[in-house]
Formats: sequence, structure tokens, C-alpha cells
Amino acid sequence: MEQPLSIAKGLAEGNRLRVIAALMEHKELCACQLIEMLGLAGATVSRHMSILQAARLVQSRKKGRWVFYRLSGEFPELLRAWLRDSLFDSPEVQADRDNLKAILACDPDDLCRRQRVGTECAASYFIISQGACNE
Amino acid sequence: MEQPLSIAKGLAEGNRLRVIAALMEHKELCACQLIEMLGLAGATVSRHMSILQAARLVQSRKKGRWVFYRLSGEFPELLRAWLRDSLFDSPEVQADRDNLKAILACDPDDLCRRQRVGTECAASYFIISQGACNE
DNA sequence: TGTACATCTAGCTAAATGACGAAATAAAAG
DNA sequence: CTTTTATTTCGTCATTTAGCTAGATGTACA
Repeated sequence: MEQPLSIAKGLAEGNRLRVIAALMEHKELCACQLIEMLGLAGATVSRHMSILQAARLVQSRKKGRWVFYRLSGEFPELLRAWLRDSLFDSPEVQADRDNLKAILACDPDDLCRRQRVGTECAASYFIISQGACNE
Repeated sequence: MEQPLSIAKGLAEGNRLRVIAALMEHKELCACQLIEMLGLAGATVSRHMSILQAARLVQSRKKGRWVFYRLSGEFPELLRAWLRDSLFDSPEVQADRDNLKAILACDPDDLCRRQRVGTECAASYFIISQGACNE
């Protein structure tokens, strides 16, 4: 029961569900992008991601100073299907979807700089070039 | 996201998972039987059940002074399948399964009396007549 | 080597949650 | 109507968890 319990706990928090929904649509996202999408402190997001990793719902890959997250290969298929059905058209997830479009249009370096100093990323809402940060 | 979130929170606690596992195998159980199976105070079990009901995972039916619980018709089929797969042979659920055999063998009136005064139910471990309390 | 920097860990606070006992409620039974 | 009794609600306490800031870690680049 330990395994399904830690999985259920992993899913039992709104921000973590938002991350999972985003990873169902984008395969791989880096920490700074998730921080931006959620609007939380980096440390908080890091903690959420480690909970998802401990539950084996998410895997990470390190590339230089960046960490990329993706859904784990062990993510139970039935759960994935349930989440797809029930999260797809939730308002929060839709908003994140739009927001991610802008975030992905932004150079990840800019994104990180912006997170440090609190400035704006000019390109964000106009250029749509999904996958800027994806390897 | 509210619906899947409350469902995930409903599942994110060990005792509630045990109840769901039991209801997947027994269709209908009354409060006193769940109290006995979990070994918790009645008030605590009542609270767990109201959380499961709020998440629409469980329904209840009143019959006289007793309340009978069953899995809701709205219980998402994909979730049910995932839980069946992942809970079936967990040690806790197996122990509950054995324990329930004895509990169901016991007259529910005895069970409630026993819960009041803390005495033993003699028949429990010998007679196996599943469904004593089931209507 | 040293600096810059993305992410993680540690330590803290506030809010949420699980547990209990006691009192309230609702349904028999006397 | 009063008592008994199965369940729920309430009030309280202990534990867990989400959030933050500050500092540690590990990687790139000068």
C-alpha cells in the first residue's frame, strides 16, 4: 500500500497536479519554466518535484546547470488516462497552457535572469517557438 | 481541477485506501464494521467517510440506526482499475481481508456492543457467513 | 582558480489534517 | 415519552505539509 499511497499523496496537491498536466503536454520542462508557470519560490517547486520523484511519477535529467523534468516511464497508465480525462479542460490547466506558450517562447536564460531580478521578458507574449529549452 | 484534486486527497491517506479496498471486495459495509476493521475511534472513521463522500468516491445508505457504505457509481473506472491492481496484494489489505472475514461472521449487534464495552465476540473467528450485515 | 549562477537542502512559520473524547443527533425500543 | 444506542459534529491537540528565506551544492565559464 506504500506505493499507491505515495502516488496518491503526490497527486493530492494542486500545484503538483498542474505540473503533471503540463508534463503530459510538453514531455520535458526545466525547473525555471515550472517555477515561472507556478509562480512559486524555486525552493518550493524543488520540494514539489522531489515529492513527485519519490513517488516515481516524475524523472529528472541534468544538463549543465539546468534540470529537466518529465513524466516517469513508470507512471501508471490507468492513472495517466484518468488525469488526462479529468484535468484536460480545467480552468487552471487551461490558463497554465496559455501561460506556458509564453514561457516557452522566452529564452530560458532570460527566464532565469528575470527570476533573479524581477524584470520582464519582452519576447514572451509574441514569439511562439515551443521547445526553446528542450535540449 | 477541483474534482480530481478532492479525489486525489480522498485517496491520499492510508486508512481511506483500506476502506476503499474493502469496499471493492464487499460492496456494502456498515460503519461499525469499518470501525472494527480500522481499529480507530468511531468519530475518526465517520470523518474519513465524509471526506470520501465529499469526493464522491463513496455513497451511504441509512437503514435504521445503521449506515451502510458502498463505492459510488461515479467512482472513476480508470481509478478503480488502478487501485484494484495496486492495492490487491498489499500486506495491509490482505490483513484487512482476513480480518473482515471474522468481522462479517459476527452479528453486527454483537459488534456494536463489543465496541461499546470492549468485550470479545466469540463467534467471530469460527463461523464464516459473509454478509451478516448486508441488508 | 575564482566568480556566476541554477537548483537543492535546511530551518522556520502558518495552515491543514488526523486522532481522540465529549456532546449532539437521529432512530429504535421500552 | 423516555431510554438506549449508532453515528455525526464539535473542540482540542499533535503531526504533517506547503510556503518562505538563507545558505549549500554543483556546474559552467573567465
